[in-house]
Amino acid sequence: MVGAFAVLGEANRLRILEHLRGAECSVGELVDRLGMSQPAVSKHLRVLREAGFVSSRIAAQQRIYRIEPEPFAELEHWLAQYRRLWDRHLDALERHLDNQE
Amino acid sequence: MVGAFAVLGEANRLRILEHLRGAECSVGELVDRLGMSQPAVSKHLRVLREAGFVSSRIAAQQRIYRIEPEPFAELEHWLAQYRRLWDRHLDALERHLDNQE
DNA sequence: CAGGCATATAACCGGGCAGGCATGTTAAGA
DNA sequence: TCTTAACATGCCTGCCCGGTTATATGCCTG
Repeated sequence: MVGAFAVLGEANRLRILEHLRGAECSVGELVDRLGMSQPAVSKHLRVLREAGFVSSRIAAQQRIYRIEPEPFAELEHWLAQYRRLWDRHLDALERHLDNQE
Repeated sequence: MVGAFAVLGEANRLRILEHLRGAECSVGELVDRLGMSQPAVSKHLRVLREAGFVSSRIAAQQRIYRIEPEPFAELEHWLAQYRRLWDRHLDALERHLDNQE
């Protein structure tokens, strides 16, 4: 679990995921849109791939990357353990707002 | 956002959060239960506090730490942007299982 | 007010990670 | 087959971050 967070704890990797969220994408497209060097992009993609966040498919000379859902589901599961906390928080907020009316 | 992930991308900080998930806790208790040095615990608590994950209250010579819900709510919100992905994934899984019956 | 807890902070050190540059690898096209 | 395109990988470097040790700060008790 900590590994997943460590992978996401890097700005450029988050940007890559956001770009892949809309549609799958080749490495070159990511290089152009993110304005970073190709080796840097490839390295981040490797990290994301080994953590399961993305997978790649070969199309001619290109590698098309896309998001894989499993790690996000695991994040969701981890977060669920803490959900009661902010549920209570929202409840308290609601009561506060209700009282103000 | 990336900051929150960076904060969670550290094993001992996750362990601290898990301990605080059950009940609020003093620094000394965390030191005992996690088996790490007191300065290390204090540093991690500082990082968690500055990121909003925990807050502290003074009780005599002790500082009692507890979890704050906001950052978790933000995580939830961030994750929601990707939820459609694994919703589709779960749908596909269901269809797969249905077909197997 | 002196002394002892509980905790924070400072200074330092070592490992790991992100970035850049150079090069390897595979596939398409002439 | 030679070249070029698209991408991966190795090596090096600088920086950040976590840990330890030592010290400061604040509070309670006698």
